[in-house]
Amino acid sequence: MTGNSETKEHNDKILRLPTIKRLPTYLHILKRLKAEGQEYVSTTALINELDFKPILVRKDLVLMGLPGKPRTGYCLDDLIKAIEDFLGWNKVDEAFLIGAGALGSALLGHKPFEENGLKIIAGFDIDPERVGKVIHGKKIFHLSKLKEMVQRMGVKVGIITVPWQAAQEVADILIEAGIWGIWNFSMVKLKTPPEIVCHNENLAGGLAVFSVKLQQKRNQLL
Amino acid sequence: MTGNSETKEHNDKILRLPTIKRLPTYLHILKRLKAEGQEYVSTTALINELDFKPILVRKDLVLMGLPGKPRTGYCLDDLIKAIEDFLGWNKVDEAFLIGAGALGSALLGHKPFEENGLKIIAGFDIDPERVGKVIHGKKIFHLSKLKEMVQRMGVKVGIITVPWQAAQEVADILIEAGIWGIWNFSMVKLKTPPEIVCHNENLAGGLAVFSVKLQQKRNQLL
DNA sequence: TAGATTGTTAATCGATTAACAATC
DNA sequence: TAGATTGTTAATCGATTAACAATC
Repeated sequence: MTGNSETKEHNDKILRLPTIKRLPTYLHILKRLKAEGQEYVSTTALINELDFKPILVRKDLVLMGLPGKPRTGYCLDDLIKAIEDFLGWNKVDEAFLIGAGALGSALLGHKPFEENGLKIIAGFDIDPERVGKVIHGKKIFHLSKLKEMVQRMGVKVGIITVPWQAAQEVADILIEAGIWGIWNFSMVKLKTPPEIVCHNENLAGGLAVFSVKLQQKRNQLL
Repeated sequence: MTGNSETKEHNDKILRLPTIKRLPTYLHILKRLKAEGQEYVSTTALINELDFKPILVRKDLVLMGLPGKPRTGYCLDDLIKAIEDFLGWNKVDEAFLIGAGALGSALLGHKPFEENGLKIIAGFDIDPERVGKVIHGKKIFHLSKLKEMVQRMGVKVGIITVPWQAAQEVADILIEAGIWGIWNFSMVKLKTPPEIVCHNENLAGGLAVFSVKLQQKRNQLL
């Protein structure tokens, strides 16, 4: 009971998406500093490794709700723990990944997921070339087994890396099977009931930004 | 001459990052509609496949600078071309990818890059297990050959997918060799001179957002 | 004409930045 | 004490949304 209300206090804070996206960057630096033997960290120390404005970082850290000491900064261990708790990276979610192509295979072997509480336990595909294989230590099953396995194993998270034509169909299977959350790497907007947590990853957005920057450079040189 | 000034007109428009990130999503739907045989498209038609607000989409499309006809919308072909020009996806940039691990291998085989003007022509690594291999049709060379090959082949783009400890070192080699742009998938901020186009991709940000959403769901159920 | 849609101008909202007080 | 840093409150900036005029 007490545990629950503590958790709630933590999560009642206003979560702003831009802040959440910056937290992993902070966390990475904090862990490096810890490995270097530091005990305390100030925003000024963090900023050395970043290109964010100092006040942005301070505001973000204040949201973590830790007491910082003027002149010394924050206790490094506490800050790391606070960020991990905030992100839920201390709790493990088991996940299935559907679509073992180039992108899917990479995610199957992507260590940061497992290190940060998202444990992919198997993959699914329909290509006979892929079904039965083991990729980065994870077995690939046929899609036809997905529903039954989700239900039997109580898996709550699905990662969709299939071609866009198949994405909605896969989502429907996952939802029918009782999944909680879907991380969608395909290019289509999925139709999902409101109680399902659905996060669309827009990989092409990054390419677009990089392309535009390159083009500006190209035009400068003309 | 005339060609250049045309290009400039195009690029003198204020490029806002949020808009740029949405363009690939529009483009994808537009191409689908074209494949279905449509000739014109209205924002209302686009919105059916999206969860953006109508006015957002209209504003974005207005930035493309095309004349839209009330009641019919935009000419589909013109709109597709305008967005591709805007993104520079009609011009091909050759790229080297450094770091042929799980993520790097996926990017070597990621079709949208090549389809959208970013042609990865080879990979580099230091792991003897990887050097000499061919991954998704692209040969992996030893890192020691990077500088010479960049110079000899005139490659202007580098994609960094090495572990964070090695990222700066790789960036330094690329810059020395005369690269224009770096797309950095590692977790560290690279120190680069201002004339180098450098885009940092924050993959962990997506995981963070998804994790927080999942945690909120978990807390709801408690 | 009526209605759907484009395109523009103004209002709101939210995120970042700045200024400053508090603290060790 | 002086100075570096935290933490808060106010100001600015930019993106989204709303309202409305123009057009076919």
